[in-house]
Amino acid sequence: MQKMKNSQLYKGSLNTIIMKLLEEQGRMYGYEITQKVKEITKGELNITEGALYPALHKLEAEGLLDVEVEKVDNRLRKYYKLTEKGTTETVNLLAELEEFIKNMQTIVNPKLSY
Amino acid sequence: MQKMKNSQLYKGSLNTIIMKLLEEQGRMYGYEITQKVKEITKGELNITEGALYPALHKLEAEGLLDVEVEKVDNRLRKYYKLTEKGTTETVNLLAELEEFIKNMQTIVNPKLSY
DNA sequence: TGTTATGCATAAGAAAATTATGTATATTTG
DNA sequence: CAAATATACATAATTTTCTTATGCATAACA
Repeated sequence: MQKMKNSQLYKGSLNTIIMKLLEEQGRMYGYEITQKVKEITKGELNITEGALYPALHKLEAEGLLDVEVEKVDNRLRKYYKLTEKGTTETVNLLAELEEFIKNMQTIVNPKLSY
Repeated sequence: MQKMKNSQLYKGSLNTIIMKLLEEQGRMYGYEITQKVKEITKGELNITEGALYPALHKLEAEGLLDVEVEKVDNRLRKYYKLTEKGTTETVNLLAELEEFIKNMQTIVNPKLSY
């Protein structure tokens, strides 16, 4: 996972991003995820394959994602979707993300209480 | 750096936290930083020494922090403060944090535009 | 007087990412 | 039409960052 301007902050957020997108989109394949993130962040966040594919494999191994392989235009696609367990875990991850953001905002802007 | 509930999201945010606190407080010593963060986040984020001290040493080596050693109550304290270069870098880090939060919120809540 | 708090430090290992490859097909462009 | 780019997956080597586990030392508390 990489950001052109090289912000380290995205470290640790990849799973959350993947799970949230799958929750929203139903199912996606790897390359599609990279493009979607690039689009959403207007090119600011580029997920690298070296980070993405191992992450997808791990989430699958943990039983959080299911895979369906399809051939489109004679090319392979591996569609991922949340399992039931994955859906539950996504709720947790999103709650943690909110807490994280709240805490960071409190640190950065101690005057306001978020 | 650790969060009790084990959120990975804090990975990569330690430097930003350190720099921001130093910008705000003028100067701080290591232990003080861990306590301050614990206080601000109401115990949710506990910075471990194993993460903090190497991070401080690295920031110092990069010329972003200056150190002053003092003895208080017969115990050593190493006070850190931002160098000029460190102050400039802090501006960048905080801008990156804002971008990061904005992007994450867009991913998580695509309906709203933050 | 033993435990907790204060205060620093580092080493071993794990986790997650970057960087660099590799394979293969489809599409675009000069 | 040939070369470059886009699509689509994968993994290995290395680096970065953090956790976990120690270690030393003094002060305060129970």
